[in-house]
Amino acid sequence: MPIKYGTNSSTKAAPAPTLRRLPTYHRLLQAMMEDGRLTVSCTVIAQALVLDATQVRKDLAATGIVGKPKVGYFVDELTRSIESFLGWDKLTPAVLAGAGNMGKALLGYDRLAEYGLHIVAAFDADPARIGSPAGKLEILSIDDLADHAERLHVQVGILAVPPGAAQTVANLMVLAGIRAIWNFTPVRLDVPATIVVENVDLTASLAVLSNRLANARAAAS
Amino acid sequence: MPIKYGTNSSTKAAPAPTLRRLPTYHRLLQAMMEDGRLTVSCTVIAQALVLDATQVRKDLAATGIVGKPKVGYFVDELTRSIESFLGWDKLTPAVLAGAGNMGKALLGYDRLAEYGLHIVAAFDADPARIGSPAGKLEILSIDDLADHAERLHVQVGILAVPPGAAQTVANLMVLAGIRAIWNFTPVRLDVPATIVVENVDLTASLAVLSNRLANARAAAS
DNA sequence: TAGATTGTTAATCGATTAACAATC
DNA sequence: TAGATTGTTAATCGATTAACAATC
Repeated sequence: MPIKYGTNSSTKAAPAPTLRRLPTYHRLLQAMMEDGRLTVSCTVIAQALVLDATQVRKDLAATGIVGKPKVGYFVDELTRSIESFLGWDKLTPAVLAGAGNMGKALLGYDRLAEYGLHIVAAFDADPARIGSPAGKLEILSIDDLADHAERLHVQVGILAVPPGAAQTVANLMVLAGIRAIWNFTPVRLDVPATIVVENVDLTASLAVLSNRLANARAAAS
Repeated sequence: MPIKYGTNSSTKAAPAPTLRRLPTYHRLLQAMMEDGRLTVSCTVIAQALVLDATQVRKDLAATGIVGKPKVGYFVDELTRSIESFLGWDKLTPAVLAGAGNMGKALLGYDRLAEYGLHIVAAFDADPARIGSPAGKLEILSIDDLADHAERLHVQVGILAVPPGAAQTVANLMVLAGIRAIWNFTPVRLDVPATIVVENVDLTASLAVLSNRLANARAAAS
């Protein structure tokens, strides 16, 4: 049998639905680890999360892990496999633009580091905010974003500015060498195809909620 | 030709991807309205948002609107159609559980009312927070949530508590007659099938971002 | 009228789910 | 060994995209 070299690291594109489920598995595995559980099968995971066992198996396989027939996976090994696949085992520096409500919420969310993200600087355009503290950082002028991001080789930008400023600040980030934008504005950003954009669109989420609720009401009446 | 009675209101289930795109159309239409534009075609919308024209047409049709061949849609009519379909034209009261970083961000986000949501009360378990102001509201004890929600016939609950408390507070909401939960925790809630749950999972979003960035880096090197 | 655009049916694509051989 | 579980290939399902007749 020829030796197969596994691609364990995060070098393979996985479908977005799979990627979005991985943190849920990770959370379950952590709870199991605390319970002292050593191994786990896809069937058990699927039952706990109300998912299809085959889907779980394919999701886990995407991280590069190989299971043992009749046994399943070792909980600790699987946990590490997910963490390494998602890059949660090493800190990625990020800059935050927009220190409003959402920006401050992200700055105060210490657990972000558990997910591999470390906000190293925060910027805002409002003179009233510049210079004031936010979390452990001092808010800097948005004019200094490019300089800082470039100098520190930051590759991730968090966009939490008002919608009207979203595209302008995104352009700024791209110019500064940012490679990925975590976009908390509802604006569809127009950036080069090489830039990764992940949208956290509350209006989109709310649209789904509203429609589903209206439907449930209609079905009940 | 038989008369067809349109189902304009939000009584029909639409696919989630369609629902998630509707706010983007709405935003574009608002900008067009400000520019004084009267009509618009799917082709124009599709080009502006880098989408497929047929997809736009189907999305818009889901809201119940009927267009005119050669003309397209009237911008104001289309705007109203989306708003009515998403329920953005009438205020839905909601209660917020958890007045931490994320909870406070939502409380301070006045524009939520533009999307039909109105937070009428905020609750927390931390005695240090109870009684203090948050936005225009005073934070109440989580023990009073069920009472308030039930008395005011609130149907939407916003869950922004720590992960450890998520399931407990969700149970509380269900007992109080809440029909839909906007879940900002990464916890997969176990609730009756009749309850609508919409997850805003930052860890899921971050997982996609991390993987896509790692891939882009691998492709570039 | 001519032709742009809608509404709808058919084809494609990708993700989920089912089936099953390999394995410990 | 017997049987639970993995890994993988095939079938299904739903959303996207293409094709095209109807219409103003």
